[in-house]
Amino acid sequence: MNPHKPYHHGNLRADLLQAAVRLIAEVGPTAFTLREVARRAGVSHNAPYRHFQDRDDLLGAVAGEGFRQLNEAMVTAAAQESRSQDRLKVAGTAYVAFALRRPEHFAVMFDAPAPNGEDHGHQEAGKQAFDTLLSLVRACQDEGSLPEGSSADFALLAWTMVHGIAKLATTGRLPYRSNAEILKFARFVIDQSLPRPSQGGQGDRTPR
Amino acid sequence: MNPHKPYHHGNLRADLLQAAVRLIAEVGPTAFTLREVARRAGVSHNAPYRHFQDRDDLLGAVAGEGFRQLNEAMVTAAAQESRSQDRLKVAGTAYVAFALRRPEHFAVMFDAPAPNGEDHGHQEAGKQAFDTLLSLVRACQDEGSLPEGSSADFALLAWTMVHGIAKLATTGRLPYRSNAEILKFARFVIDQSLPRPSQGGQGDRTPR
DNA sequence: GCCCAATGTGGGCAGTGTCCACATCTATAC
DNA sequence: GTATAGATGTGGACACTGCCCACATTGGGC
Repeated sequence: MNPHKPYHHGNLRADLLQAAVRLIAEVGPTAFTLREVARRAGVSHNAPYRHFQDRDDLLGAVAGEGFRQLNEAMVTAAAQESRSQDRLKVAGTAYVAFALRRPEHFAVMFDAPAPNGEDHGHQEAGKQAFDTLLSLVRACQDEGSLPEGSSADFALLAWTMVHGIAKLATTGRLPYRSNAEILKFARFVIDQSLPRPSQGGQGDRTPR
Repeated sequence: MNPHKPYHHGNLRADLLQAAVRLIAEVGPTAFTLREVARRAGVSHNAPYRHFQDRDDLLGAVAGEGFRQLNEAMVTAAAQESRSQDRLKVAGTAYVAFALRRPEHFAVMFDAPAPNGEDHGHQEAGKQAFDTLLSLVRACQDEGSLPEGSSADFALLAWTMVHGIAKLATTGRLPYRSNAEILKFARFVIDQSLPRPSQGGQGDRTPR
């Protein structure tokens, strides 16, 4: 039952997951193929079925891995700031930056409808990433840099904001050419939407 | 050359498009199949190739049709308000409402990367929808209910906002069960992000 | 009325996801 | 130390897909 104990191949499950993540980064979720993953892992086209129910199940595991990495990126970014509002801002920027760095992986995480049943910690990992955001919002409210009220609603607001940017950017809908410009726009949106701590708002109003 | 003149079947192209839109609504973009579209149109599995280059080309045409409908929904909604800011707000809400009404169609429009070349007015229609948003923003700036500055940047801000809500909602990531709740949340986000015309903000602060 | 190009058809090919029966291995009970 | 049972990997098969080819049919311009 222990998935970490190698049997024949030696941790095939982990190898398959890694191969899947790489393949998706190369060809995207649509061209992603179970058989190609098996080929890259050096096993027969049927071996993956011993570790994943079907194609969607593998993709779900890939998504879960993505949520874990996304969460880590946000936590790491937030840890480098001291004021709560700055922590929230850089976490949001990190969200967008992650999407720009791994656009195909990001698509796998969010294009498919959220699963209902057990899914290799897919929704578990997603929930944890949201909790990270939630606690950042709560800290802002404690600090007074965000109005009182439902923390969940403000966290959702922040989420929809960065998610909208990330999705439009990764599908090439924003009129910016470089990632730097996109991140600048992300900061603009975030600044624009968060009430500023000092009233003398002199920060950059528009990007570019 | 005129695509509206029927040859054998009688406007097969339009029939195929219609069948494709319906099929996508039923089974989603992934399970969408060229051959099934042909079956529903009552032609051989090869007939679609006389009207569309390949599968992606058909999906592109479906997306273009979606953009046209989305644009119409926003224009219609905006026309029912008089104050510019209200027009912008209801247009945003209409954007989310469209996504909720046709989630699969919406996915086809935005999940695939934006095409580069000619694409049956895909990008043309998308551009027009954005222009609708842009002129609403400009009207708000003229009215004084939105700060001066780059209209394009504010329009992009508004777009990312409603797009984030729409995408998270249609993939089941928001903790709301009914569409009414989601639309209420959308209004909350929009109100929260737009500077209010009168300073005595007494509007609903949090949804639900 | 004839002809050519536009349109539709059937067959075929390589590739896919998934099922099945079978082979192989390893942990564990004796 | 070995037999055995269950976990793991394999090869074959089936229905299906997107797309290519050669061919059939059709209708409008000469």
